[in-house]
Amino acid sequence: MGQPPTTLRDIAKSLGTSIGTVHRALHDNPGVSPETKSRVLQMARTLGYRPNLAARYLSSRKTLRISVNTPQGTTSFWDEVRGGIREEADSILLENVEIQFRTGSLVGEGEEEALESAITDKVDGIIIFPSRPQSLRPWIRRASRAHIPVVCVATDASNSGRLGIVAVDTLASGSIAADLMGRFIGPLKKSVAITVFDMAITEHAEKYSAFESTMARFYPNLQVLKPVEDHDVEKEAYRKCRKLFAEHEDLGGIYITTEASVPVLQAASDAGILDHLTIITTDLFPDLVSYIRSGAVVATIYQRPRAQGQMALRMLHEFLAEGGGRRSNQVALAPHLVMRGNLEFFLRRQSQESAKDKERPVRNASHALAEEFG
Amino acid sequence: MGQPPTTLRDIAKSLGTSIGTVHRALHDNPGVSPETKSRVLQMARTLGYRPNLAARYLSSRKTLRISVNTPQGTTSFWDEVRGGIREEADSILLENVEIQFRTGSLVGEGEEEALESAITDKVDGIIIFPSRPQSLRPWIRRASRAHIPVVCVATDASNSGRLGIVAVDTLASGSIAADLMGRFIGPLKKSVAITVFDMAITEHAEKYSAFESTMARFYPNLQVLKPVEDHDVEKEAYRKCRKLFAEHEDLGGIYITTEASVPVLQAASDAGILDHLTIITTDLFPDLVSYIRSGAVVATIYQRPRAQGQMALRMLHEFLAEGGGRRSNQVALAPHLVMRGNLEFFLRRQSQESAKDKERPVRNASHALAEEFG
DNA sequence: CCAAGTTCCGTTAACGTTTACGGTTCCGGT
DNA sequence: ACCGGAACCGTAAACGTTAACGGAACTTGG
Repeated sequence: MGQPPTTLRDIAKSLGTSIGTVHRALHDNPGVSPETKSRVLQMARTLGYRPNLAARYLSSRKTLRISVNTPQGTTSFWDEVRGGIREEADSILLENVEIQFRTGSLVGEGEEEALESAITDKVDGIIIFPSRPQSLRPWIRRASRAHIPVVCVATDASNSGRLGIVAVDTLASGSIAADLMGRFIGPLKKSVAITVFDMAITEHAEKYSAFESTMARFYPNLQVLKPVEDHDVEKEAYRKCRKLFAEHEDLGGIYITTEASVPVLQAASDAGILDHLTIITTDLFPDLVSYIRSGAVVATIYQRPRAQGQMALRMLHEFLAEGGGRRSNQVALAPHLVMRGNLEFFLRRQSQESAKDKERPVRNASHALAEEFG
Repeated sequence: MGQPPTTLRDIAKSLGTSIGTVHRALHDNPGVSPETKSRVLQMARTLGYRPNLAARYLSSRKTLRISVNTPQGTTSFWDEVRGGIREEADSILLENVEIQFRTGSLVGEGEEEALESAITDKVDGIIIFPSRPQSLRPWIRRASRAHIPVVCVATDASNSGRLGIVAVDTLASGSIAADLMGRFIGPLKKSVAITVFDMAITEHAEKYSAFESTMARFYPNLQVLKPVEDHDVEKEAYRKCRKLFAEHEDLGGIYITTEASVPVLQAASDAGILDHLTIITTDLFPDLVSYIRSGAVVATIYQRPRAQGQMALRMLHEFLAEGGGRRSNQVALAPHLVMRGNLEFFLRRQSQESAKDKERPVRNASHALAEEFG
């Protein structure tokens, strides 16, 4: 039920050459003539050669160095992403992964420098949050040319040569938010709002579009206003929302897709409409808990940062280990829905996981780099 | 930044003995005196020895044989569980896992025989759905005594010596169902119903309890009736629900936790109250789709069978590979919520995944056993 | 025509573990 | 005293890959 897998020796023998030559050919190392090389490649293909990773690791003993370039952020989102990455790194059987965290203190600040540092440091792979895809794109492209695979988390940098992307499905997020809000508000004729980081970011535009189209399709009584862009700046969010609330007296609900949800809630509270609004937020962090408990926030769309981190590292490691990777490089996670009812479940889980993060042994010598970026 | 890991040779040298003795001691193989054994174990501990899995696998080329004992089922649920297991098996770097499917044709039929077969076949690990925990418990205990780890999926067989359990969190499922239903129905005074497989099964009792307590806490206007037990028998479900609908004219909604949701929907339709009921179902399969699209089913709690399969195999493999396993053996997944809005996302994903299952190469020689159980 | 490269290729020693085999002791029975 | 056999232990060959070394053939410059 499956003959023994073909080895380098098999290829060498059936070609009348040596194991060293085969190895050089398969890794296009210098020292092998073009014709032998093609013969080796051909034979490897027909014999269905697949490298034995155990032997490779045992022999070369080199550890994969992976740089994780993410911002500190204003919530625990990125802490959880990093926790997921570390957890996944620990569970890799071959203990050959070393994670280097290049954590920037502010979103968008120092991203390019950190990425450059990773490239010049010749890491084997990079996980990055490209908060400004357009400015990062040339750097990612440069990494790809240096044969350093780059995996994006949370936001895509399309057309940059990046290896893959792990993010929450924007369509699923926006649509369920709309569907829930529509059901909650009921058949009244109202307007509903949405806040986004910036419509220039594909993901945010997609979320808006999904929200809007689902609303139009199932709840024509609700009219979606044009999005509020807050750039995760708390003051901006507060100011724009106060204005919005003042201008639209018929506002029935608001879907907050950004991290800066507390300022929006504060604005609603200050405007005296917190209890009249159906509010759906994004992600789950301590400041939100009391709003959910009290019912002011009816639901929050949890983007599963830990799962995003895990999948990103898995994708990268699989690519590096196999030298190619055969799976899809586009992971779209389904978001979780958190409400009053199941809130405790998620809180318990979060605290368990962050406890595990802290007690984690330093097996993989993953340590924050001395330098801080941003 | 981390000295080289200690090897068998290190232990042997610092003890003035040989590598073979150390190996025998660590695996309590015969041929080593009790005192040397304890000295070796002691030294291994102080040096912090951890076996090099790559070397182990390379040397002893033995493949792990894992038996997957699940029913065929009446929906695609178990197909997806099996798909997740195979997918995870394929993504294991060391390609040393062979999956044996012992699929029973009916739930609960032939489970014991299948488990016995796996044990006498001396597989290295077992993944099982214990539909009737009490009757399976002695068999699981027997497997444990034979040092065969057993992982339960979907339902726990507690106190049986099983290695671990992967299931959807019952509290999160029941609570979110209650919370949603409460919001959807609104402030009217109504009664709500729930169908379960059998209250004797812990998970189902827990789901009911979570549903009931969340409802009582947040929506005191809604009274939860005592559960309908249908044992996944379609006729039973239909009959009992018709009776329920006739007896409770003030019924506002029903939460169907079992696979037999279509008969319940049919009963509601035949009773002419399909449109007046807030219906929440469980899982996602073709027969449900049209009900969700039409809005008759407002939401369904998706138990992520694929993820359950993946996690179960991961847990088992980690245990087998490490010879111990250091992670928690209790995985409680958060269910996904599927509504009209995000339905298409899940359908697309399901079809992608089942397509991948079909085109899967037979790398791991995972084949259905000739014998069929049940 | 020889020294000095260059280009290609074969050989071999690792990597850490498992496993089979051989070699000591030491003991009880003839 | 000798043999048989435990009981304990050391040795060495695998497993498949990598990487360093060395050698052969062939080119070049003096």
